[in-house]
Amino acid sequence: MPEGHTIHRLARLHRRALRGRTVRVTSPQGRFAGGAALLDGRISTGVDAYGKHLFYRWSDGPTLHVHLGLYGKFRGYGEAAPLPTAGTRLAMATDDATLHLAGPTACELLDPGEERRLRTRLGPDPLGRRPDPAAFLANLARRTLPIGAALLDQRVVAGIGNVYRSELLFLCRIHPDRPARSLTDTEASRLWAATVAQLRAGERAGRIVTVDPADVGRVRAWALPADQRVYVYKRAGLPCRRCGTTVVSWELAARTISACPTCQPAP
DNA sequence: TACATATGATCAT
DNA sequence: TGATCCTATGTAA
Repeated sequence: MPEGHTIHRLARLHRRALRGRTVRVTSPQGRFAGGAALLDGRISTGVDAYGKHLFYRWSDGPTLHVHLGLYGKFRGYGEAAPLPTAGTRLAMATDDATLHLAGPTACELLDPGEERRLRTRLGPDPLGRRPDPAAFLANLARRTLPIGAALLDQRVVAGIGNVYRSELLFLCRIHPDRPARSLTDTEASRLWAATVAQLRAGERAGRIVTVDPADVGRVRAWALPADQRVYVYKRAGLPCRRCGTTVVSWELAARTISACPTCQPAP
């Protein structure tokens, strides 16, 4: 479930598990054997996240960069120590915790220059240490592509994925097809504010929950089944939770986007 | 058992 | 725009 909220949550958990400890690093699958051997036995100095990227730092030696991509998954922390499977690209273990990584898009070592290049091509991170709404507004003002496509472009804003783009535009009553630069400053500012608020809530809950409890008649909305925790994502053909209009979906930026035709007036 | 699908991103064309 | 990387899960058969 890797949008930005998941990545920041993992950074927090992994920091707690690893920082200050000697870490045994292996690659049961073998594809990261060289990197694992280089890191094995070093002391973790911390873990941090930017957008959907994770950075693991060590008392000395290169930084480990992980990007989960569509399939990548971490297992182990806070659960029973997992058995290494054939697909485990990376295993990190202390005396108290074991983390297994499978299926990542990126699991590699970066020198400082490579990390700098990576970070400079990313837009502002709503969950970053110094959130930068002005940069977000400027990035939108410069683009003619639809806002629904712009939100998936990590150079515009780092950390939003396919679920949040549909949900954020619904919450802000903005039609996905509107050109990014057609948003007023007020709309763009509210979109940024909603992004920060929603990703923070998602990080805290450990899952994407965008519905207002009042709209679903349940105070603990996070406890609802997945398809009831959102307004429009994957709800095409079902009634809008706010107005009852049938939710529609279409392809935008090679992914499926959903929207309510009434709550989000077409341009 | 097989298949469709998935919260991502890059590269070639 | 389409192919590709790669793993897990839910549903159909």
